Amino acid sequence: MENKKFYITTPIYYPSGKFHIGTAYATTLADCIKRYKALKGYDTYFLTGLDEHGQKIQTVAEKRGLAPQDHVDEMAEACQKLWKQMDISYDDFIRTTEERHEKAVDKIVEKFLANNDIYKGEYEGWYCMPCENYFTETQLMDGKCPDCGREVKLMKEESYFFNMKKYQDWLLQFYEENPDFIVPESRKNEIFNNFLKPGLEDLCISRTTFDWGIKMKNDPKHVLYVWVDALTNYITALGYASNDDALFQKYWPADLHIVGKEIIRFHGIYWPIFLKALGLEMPKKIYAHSWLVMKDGKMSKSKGNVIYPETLIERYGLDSLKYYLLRTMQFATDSIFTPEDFVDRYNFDLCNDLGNLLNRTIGMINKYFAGSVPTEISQKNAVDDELEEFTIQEMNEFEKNMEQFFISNALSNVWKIISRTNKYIDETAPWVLAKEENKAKLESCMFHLVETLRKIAILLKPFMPETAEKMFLQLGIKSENLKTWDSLKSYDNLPKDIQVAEKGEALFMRKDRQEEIEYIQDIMKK
RNA sequence: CGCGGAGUGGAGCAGUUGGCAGCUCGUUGGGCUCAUAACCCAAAGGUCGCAGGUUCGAGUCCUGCCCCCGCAACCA
Repeated sequence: MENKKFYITTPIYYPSGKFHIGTAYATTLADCIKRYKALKGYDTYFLTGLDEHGQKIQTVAEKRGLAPQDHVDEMAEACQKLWKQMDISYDDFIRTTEERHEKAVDKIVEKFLANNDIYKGEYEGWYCMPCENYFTETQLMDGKCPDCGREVKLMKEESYFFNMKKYQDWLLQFYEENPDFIVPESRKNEIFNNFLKPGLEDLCISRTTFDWGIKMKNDPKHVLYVWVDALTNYITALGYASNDDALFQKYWPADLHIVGKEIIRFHGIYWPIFLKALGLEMPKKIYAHSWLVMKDGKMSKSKGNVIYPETLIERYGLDSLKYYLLRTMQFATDSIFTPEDFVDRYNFDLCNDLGNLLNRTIGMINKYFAGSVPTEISQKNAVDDELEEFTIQEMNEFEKNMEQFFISNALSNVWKIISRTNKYIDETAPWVLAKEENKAKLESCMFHLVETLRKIAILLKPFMPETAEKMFLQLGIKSENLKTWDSLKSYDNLPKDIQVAEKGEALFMRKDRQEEIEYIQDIMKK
């Protein structure tokens, strides 16, 4: 039987500068959801990549004294290196400067032209000569260029437009029939009320003022401007409009587009309309994630409050960063990064709760059973039942939360199990059982600890793959069958010969709070 | 009257369909010793921004106001 498929994408990021922790979050989020679906047996496909064209790239490259292509090549390499360092399990990495993309975009534009979706018109806007950039009335700062503060001129230029109006009624209807197309709902309301309801304006899709982009074949002095080029990556990467569209046939429509809240408009309006114009199926869902911001607002170099993922990974390990991001970020609202919060999460959640639980368990099994996990339980007690029931209940909640992408809440379900297990150790007081030589109870206790930790490790796989593996290793769990989603259901499938690690190794080492806070504050300034 | 959010114990946040205000950290007191000075228990601490209203009952619904943030069409 064929497994159900799950196609998930991140935005293609704009490589005008180094990627900060926000970009890492979006990608980690997508990776986590992909791994969760894979754990549940889906046939997954995960796409990420770069949006490499446009005015700004051209400008940045010039400033660096590089050709645009050399600049983006460098950025693409750095980006892939970062995702590798972060163990991001993407299946494909699309770059909009790749031939496979450009060729497919040509075909797409041809179709738009043939279908009369595109027409030639005039774009009018406020133009800043030094910045070589257009701005809308509302973007101007005191009537001047928002970037450099100089005078702007009202200018017109020949442009191609996409006829959005034509599809407006269809899109309204689509939203009525698919109210959950965009989550969270607040983000849907934002674009629905502001753009769709008042009536769409046609979209300018080409420029003649710069040339770092895909040239329009029918009129080569025009290059495509942003959205037709960028949004279509989700299908061109699958081979749409190419000689081999097997992946497209298999995986389209996308099951989930992860996007930042700042680009939801483009994904919620233009993208469905492009697809409709091409006669293609709509994606199933778009999740507009919120932002990780700083105490004094958005991250920016001028404020000196930027965090780069590499610096945190080097000091705290990859999984600490992943855990922090996935735990802290809320479904629908922005979250604030503070060094205090990061260090506290690290010390309390990872070291004290999780790491220590594993460590004390391994220690006791070595001490009381020479490392061999008791699996033949002769006596099950009320406390054991309570732990089992609690774990099952939280696993159910976990699943509910994950299905709605309430990632942070799902993690909190796992931590409830961890806390409950720590409490269970106190309730059973194995050191007393050992003194009393109450072997039956002691066996049951050790078994339940290992079994619960095994389940915790499985649940953590999508969030912290490395840590989950370390846990399995220390617990002596080798068989892949004991690491599956299905194996969560049963409580009696541990084989007899399980031997835990002779010496438990700390998953996360506790660190000095003040020292670490200062360290992070320091790297923010750099 | 542009649109969408947020305002909950010292801090950061949960509170999906209205039903005795929760969580983590911090504080205070206690317990335990298997463990990474970790773990467990208990207590103190909130008129849920303000003012009205609906209801047997509202943090949760309605109205007005205050304050904060984001978006406002081609900027990823």
